Amino acid sequence: MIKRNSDNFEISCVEKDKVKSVKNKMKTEKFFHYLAETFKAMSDPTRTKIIYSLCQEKELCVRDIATIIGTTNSAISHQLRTLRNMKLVKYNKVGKVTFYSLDDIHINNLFAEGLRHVEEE
Amino acid sequence: MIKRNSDNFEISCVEKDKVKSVKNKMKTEKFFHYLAETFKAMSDPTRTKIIYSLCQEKELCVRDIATIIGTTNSAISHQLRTLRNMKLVKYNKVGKVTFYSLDDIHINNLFAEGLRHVEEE
DNA sequence: AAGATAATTGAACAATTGTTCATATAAATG
DNA sequence: CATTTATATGAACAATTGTTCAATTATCTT
Repeated sequence: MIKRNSDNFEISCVEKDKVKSVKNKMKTEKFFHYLAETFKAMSDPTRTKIIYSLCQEKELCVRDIATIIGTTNSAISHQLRTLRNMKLVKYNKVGKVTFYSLDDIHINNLFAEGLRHVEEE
Repeated sequence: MIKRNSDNFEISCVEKDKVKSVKNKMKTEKFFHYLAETFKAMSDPTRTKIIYSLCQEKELCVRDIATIIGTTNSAISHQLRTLRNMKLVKYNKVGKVTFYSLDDIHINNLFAEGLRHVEEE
């Protein structure tokens, strides 16, 4: 049972002004889900290796990514689909070979900021 | 059975130069794990809400975060532990109340870059 | 057309995750 | 000291995840 006051905030908060202020700036549920999904796309070691590789070389095919990282084509292909779904990478098919690259400069910036954080520890 | 040439690269790659070049710039396994963990810390909607809240108000206690987000203290406390373990937040205990804040300016930058990415779609 | 190659896909599996519930600790108050 | 309040924690649970394996699609070569 949660009691609420006239502003529809729970009575039982410690610093009412802060709570009210932050609540007013709150984004939608959908927004936070999408934001979390974006970070989640970068939250697996195999995927960080793929993104890192594509930061070094603009375009790489599936097999070369697998060779660089040292795992199977299948594992890489599955992960590339995840990255594709989240619009972190795009691809360009030439004959049998599919070349992948980072989708836009924002991805570079976001990833670079993560790199900086880890490197400057 | 993977055959290798004298440079210890798999023979079967499409663009040998690129593969060699990226391999030379490769970071350690540990590095990619830690990088992935950092992004993973931001990869859950509850945690993005917590971080967003702490971007708006420098310091918030557990109960107020729970009130803002609309979930239980316990759920928030568990998630704060995750964020603490990944050094994304720090805390300051005053009597019964624990105030949480973002650990350093890097976290702000990284999170802000994610926000920008999502907002500019 | 047949075979080889590059990539994708689906099913299955163990492993990990986030929440809830109950309980525990720790500090303030009566 | 007993109670209340604020937070933390452990166990348990369903849900999700990442890889492997086998099979499939699509394209090139002969």
